[in-house]
Amino acid sequence: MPARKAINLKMLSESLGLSQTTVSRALNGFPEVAEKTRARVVEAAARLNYRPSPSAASLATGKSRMIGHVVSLSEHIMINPHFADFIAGAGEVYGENGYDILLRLASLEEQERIYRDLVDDQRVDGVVVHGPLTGDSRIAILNALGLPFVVHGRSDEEGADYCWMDVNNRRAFHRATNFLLDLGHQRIALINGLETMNFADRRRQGYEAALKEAGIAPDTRLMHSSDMVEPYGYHAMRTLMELAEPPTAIVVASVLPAMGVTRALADLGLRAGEDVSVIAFDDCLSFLQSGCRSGFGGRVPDIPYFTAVRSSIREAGKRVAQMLLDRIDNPHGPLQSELWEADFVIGQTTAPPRRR
Amino acid sequence: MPARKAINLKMLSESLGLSQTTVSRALNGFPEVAEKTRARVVEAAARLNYRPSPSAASLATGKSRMIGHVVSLSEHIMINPHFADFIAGAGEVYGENGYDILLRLASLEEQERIYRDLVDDQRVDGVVVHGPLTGDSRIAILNALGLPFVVHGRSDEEGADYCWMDVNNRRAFHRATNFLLDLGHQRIALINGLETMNFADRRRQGYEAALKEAGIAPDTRLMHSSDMVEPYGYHAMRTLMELAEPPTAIVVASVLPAMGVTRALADLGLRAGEDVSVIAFDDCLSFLQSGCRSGFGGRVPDIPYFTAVRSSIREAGKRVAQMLLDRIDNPHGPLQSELWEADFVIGQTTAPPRRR
DNA sequence: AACGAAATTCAAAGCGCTTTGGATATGTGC
DNA sequence: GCACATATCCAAAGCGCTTTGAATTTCGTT
Repeated sequence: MPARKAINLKMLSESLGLSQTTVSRALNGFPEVAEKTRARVVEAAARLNYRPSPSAASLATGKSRMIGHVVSLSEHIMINPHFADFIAGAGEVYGENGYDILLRLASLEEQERIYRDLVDDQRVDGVVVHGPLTGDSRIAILNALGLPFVVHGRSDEEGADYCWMDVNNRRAFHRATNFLLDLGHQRIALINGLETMNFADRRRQGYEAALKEAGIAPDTRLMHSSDMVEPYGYHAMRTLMELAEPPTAIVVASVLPAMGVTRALADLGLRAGEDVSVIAFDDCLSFLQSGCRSGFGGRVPDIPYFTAVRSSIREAGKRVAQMLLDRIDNPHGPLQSELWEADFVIGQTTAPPRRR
Repeated sequence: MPARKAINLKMLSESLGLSQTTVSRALNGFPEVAEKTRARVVEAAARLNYRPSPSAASLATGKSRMIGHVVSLSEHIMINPHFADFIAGAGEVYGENGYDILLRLASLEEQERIYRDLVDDQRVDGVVVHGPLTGDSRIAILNALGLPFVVHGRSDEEGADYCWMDVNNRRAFHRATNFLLDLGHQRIALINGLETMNFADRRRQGYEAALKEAGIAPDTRLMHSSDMVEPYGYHAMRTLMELAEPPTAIVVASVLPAMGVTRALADLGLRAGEDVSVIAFDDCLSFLQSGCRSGFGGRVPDIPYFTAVRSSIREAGKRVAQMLLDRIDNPHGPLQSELWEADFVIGQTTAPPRRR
């Protein structure tokens, strides 16, 4: 076991017969230190298990090597599994680069103050914005504060003055809807996320556009919008099936409500993919493993259950993290943005409409 | 809008005509400062929006006002929704007490080194241990390091030398199994979590004890153990139903695999609560809202879907956080521990066995 | 051999807070 | 009115790092 008691710069430099300046520069890769001495310093630092104190470094430089994730914790939306998977991806990248996550829970209203405090306190070197609304006020605030940030998703239509990474939600839902139309469905319902969220808004646009292109007028009775939890899917589906003319196909914003949909159908003695077609947006949530290898004894289901538009939120977390670190390294570079296309995978929950 | 540019102790004390010492003490509630001056100081601090620099304070005191959560990120177990809900509860308590969460992802093998580094770096004032194994090595390490910590769950049988908060998993599964026995079931399967995890081990003990008390020998063909994800429940259930004598009832370690169970049954044209009884352990995961009010238009389902043993993991997060903060305030006080009993709720998935 | 440039190294001044050991003002008992 | 205790307040020394400005070496040139 290496030496236990913590060692500091002073001790290390004394043991080397060098000044603190030189040792500090040697470790931080400054050019003005001879390679020979640098090697000596690095070796000694490793041998003595020297670790610079983060708070001292932070005090001296103003950098904290922390990334802030402030997630809203309102009555409805708890910290949710989508977020958990996102952070799993992001955390991986942070770890590889010596950054840590500072996690703070707060209602949306508090977030403005929190961002201010985070920069005043120099607690974080950057933040990622989760769940952007259409016209989200956080973006202007962060720009005004000059804190590096990346938005997971988008807030505005055009001329964005911020970094973002998003999935092409509009096209994904357009495509899903088209697929159902091609199968012959005419009454297609939408069980969407909360449409104050920008991503849900775009999804709806894609859905409506596809319908209109097929000459079908969107019917508000077929459209629901709420937090993407399982019981929402259940109740929305029950409601839809009570209509005089129930839908023959449904597009659902997440596998979570999609499971509720399945359960509702089962309660009615119906089956997804036989009586009603279902397409879900699949974020590749790890605990559902819908897209990935199943952990169960090597038995890999080749055909996924849900027909889905799919994009891994975990991969998105990785990419957003990388973009943020890039921006922190180069805060005045051009604003990056990235738009990913979702995959389309055919599962067991879609079929032509039942003949009546 | 209050003054923008950050203000520091020196400026604040000068503007008050007091020394930094006095101002610092006034703000930190030391007794040797006159009430009158304290009031002045507090007022000025608020007015000028003074916020002490965390890194400076941390450097001076060695305290960081951060709580470490290091969660394992192995191939199998991703950061999971159980963790997300736990952290939602804990984060609430931290926030109320001016603490922040430091989140770090790491494999179990790395965790020993990480704990060392965290104390060497003085990055956190305490940590919570997630997912304790039976005989978990992390506990001895943390004790040796002298870092305050609380275990969510337990690691050992008796004579624990650490703080913990756990649910009575053994009794919960004993009770669930008994309930099924009382309904007349004889072949009862167990779809358990990973039994290297201590909680899963205890659950199995409860299950087996109940069977034995009823004079039934546990049958390993009826017992599965793996990560608690949806497809696991699905495949385990399919496997069980292929047995010559399939079970008539199942106890499942989480609602996630329980949903997989339901889906498997549906595939077989069977229904939970009619053809096969299912009891799940319900952690009150927020995105399932199985126990809570449904957010869907006020339509509150009074009868939950799954019959379940239930204990809110979010509440557990709150409690563990509070226990940890208490311990940080009083590191040498007696070791606290707490054992919660799970609720038992009857839903729609249990019934007497089908007569054949 | 001497000189200016380039390459290294260093002493010391912060960064913004807490805390020790005094100093000063206030109050007490006789 | 004086010695002493008590209540307030303060100057200065860290905490461990980075960074400025200067000092010292080293080296190629003429």
